[in-house]
Amino acid sequence: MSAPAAQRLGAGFFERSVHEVARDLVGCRLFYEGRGGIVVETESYERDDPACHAYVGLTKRTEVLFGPPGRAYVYLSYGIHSLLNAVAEPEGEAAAVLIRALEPTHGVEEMRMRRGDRPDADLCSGPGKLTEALGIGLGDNGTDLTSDPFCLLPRETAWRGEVIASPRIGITKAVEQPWRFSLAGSPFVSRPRPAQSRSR
DNA sequence: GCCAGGATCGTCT
DNA sequence: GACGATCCTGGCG
Repeated sequence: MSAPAAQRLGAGFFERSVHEVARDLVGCRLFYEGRGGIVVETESYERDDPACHAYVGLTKRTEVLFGPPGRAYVYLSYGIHSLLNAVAEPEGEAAAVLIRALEPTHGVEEMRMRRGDRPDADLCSGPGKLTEALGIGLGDNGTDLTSDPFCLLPRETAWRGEVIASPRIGITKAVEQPWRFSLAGSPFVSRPRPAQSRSR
């Protein structure tokens, strides 16, 4: 299993509609310090989207979102989990793609050390899980995704996958937008909770 | 197997 | 002072 040696994605990949970026990111390969795998699930958040952090405008927290495309926006969720986003659209637009799940291909043993001994399908099947497995933290906020320690590679030429769009998960606003993109049939996507019957 | 509840902290009001 | 783009555990059937 040789290390991937294809050409990395450049900032230009991210400088367009965040929804296209989110869709096209599925099937690409993401690595952090050599650990990583195939992206199988993403969600897109645009500036005029109540569920997007940038919706409230430019603050110290959201300044990375308003910055140049191709950067990492990492923030803490529920006080516990670091979530990884890729900033998209031209500078000043403020949109991002949440990386929700990976199919682990490299550094799997190290991921198990970080996450505990669990099935491969549970290592990176959620936004908080994959950052823990790869070792990504708040210190990576604002980092350029197109250079070390990150490495983003395009889909392999032989890659044939069907990307399906569905409503996003775990949010309370703009729930109906079909801006979650996942690889059809993949056992590595996060488990959507069955339709919430409870409010709050 | 399913569901309810708790953990924990940066950011904004 | 409240909330959140989550995950894990324990209790129950």
